[in-house]
Amino acid sequence: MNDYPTTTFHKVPAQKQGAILEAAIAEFAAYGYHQASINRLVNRLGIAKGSIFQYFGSKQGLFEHVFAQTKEIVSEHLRFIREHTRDKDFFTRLSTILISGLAFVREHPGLYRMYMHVLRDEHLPGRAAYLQQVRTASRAYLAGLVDQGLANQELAPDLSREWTVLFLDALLDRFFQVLSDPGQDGNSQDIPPGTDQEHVQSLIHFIRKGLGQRKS
Amino acid sequence: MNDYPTTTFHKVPAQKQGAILEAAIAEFAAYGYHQASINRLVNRLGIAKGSIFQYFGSKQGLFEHVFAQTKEIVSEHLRFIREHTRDKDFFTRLSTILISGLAFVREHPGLYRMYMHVLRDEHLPGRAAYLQQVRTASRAYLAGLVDQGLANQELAPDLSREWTVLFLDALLDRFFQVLSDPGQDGNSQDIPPGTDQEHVQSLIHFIRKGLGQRKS
DNA sequence: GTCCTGGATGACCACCTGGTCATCGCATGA
DNA sequence: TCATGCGATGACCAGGTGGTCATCCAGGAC
Repeated sequence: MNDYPTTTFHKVPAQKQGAILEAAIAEFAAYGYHQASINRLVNRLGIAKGSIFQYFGSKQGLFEHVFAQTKEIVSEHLRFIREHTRDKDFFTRLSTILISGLAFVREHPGLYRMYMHVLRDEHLPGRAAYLQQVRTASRAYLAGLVDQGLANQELAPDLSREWTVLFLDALLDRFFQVLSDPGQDGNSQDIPPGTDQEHVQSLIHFIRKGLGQRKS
Repeated sequence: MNDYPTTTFHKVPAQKQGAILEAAIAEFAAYGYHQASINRLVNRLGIAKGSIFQYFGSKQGLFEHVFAQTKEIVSEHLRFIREHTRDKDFFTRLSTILISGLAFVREHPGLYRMYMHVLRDEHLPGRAAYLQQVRTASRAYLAGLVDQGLANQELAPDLSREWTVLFLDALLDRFFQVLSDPGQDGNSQDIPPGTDQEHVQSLIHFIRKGLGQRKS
């Protein structure tokens, strides 16, 4: 059933394969699934429209391939971070995640934006499957962190595990969003100046201590 | 220049005006601006396509009218909350905002979803203007809250005002999103059971105290 | 040199979109 | 009873979409 991409596609030069993948990511990232245009894509690439359908069968087939490819990249990055912070404490790990995550979304901005669209576009064909994969990769990741933090008594057990994960997810999500392309995005004017390190410290501090006044 | 809606529209029965507004909100809420279809809208309403253009000139004109109308409803709600909590402390006010905000998004789910689309769709024609209005209504609102909390020394001045507002905005945003239509949304499976009151308490507690272990 | 074949090609298709406008029904006023 | 004109109407338009497929061409086999 799922016989795409065809063998024909695997025979084209790796360079052209890469160019197609890259352009497709850019197209989906810029416009989301529905507004993305195959015509625009092939014009930018300078190849025939028929080729895309020869390779991937349909627009959705193209998207599936692009998604699967990028999932590998992201998974590898997450695995790398996990390996390199396994024995650190909760907030150190979180800090590392933030710093390297920031570098990652800046290095792969299109990829990041494409995932945002998957998360938000409720009319994406086959959305449930994609969503589950993204969730598995990101939220389960946070859940593992939180569990370890609770087990090591680095976190106060005031909150349920689920809320903790949800709040962290919300904060990291927005944090990356705001810092990934500071420019003409809607949320960008009001971030204070400072280095990434300082920004991360602000977020970590908030997560650790909250906003409340502490009696002194 | 901005002569829409036409006088013709103001002459149609209020009931029909209401039906059009309601259906348009539902359409934009369900599909976002670009995927929203005038054909679908007029079929659902049982009126002629020409009428919509007679009244509003264009799709964008229709959207502008819908947005302006709903802005009134939202502004009034915010004003109401502000009046009724003016002399309370920061966390009490925040709690009230959360409880009544929850009721509001459940009472006007379409309206809430439409605003989400405005916030996220970067290809929305005239987006900057809409964005500024939404921001003014929501983020400036939070900024006022935070300023008062800092002035009254209810909040620890560890963080910059900007980060505080941003973090709060991110948390409230996700909180409403997750609790507004618990069901088949992507983020819904993992909310713990409990009443709204309990959920609000969880969020307030997190915002006040953070996650860190407190020495005892 | 002559086949043969895999695959690149782009004209073409049905469908849908936002938008237009000639037509006509109806309510009003004389 | 007729004339007027407002506004509801939907057939129609140009343009864009995802998708198809007859055509053609380059390169290998003999």
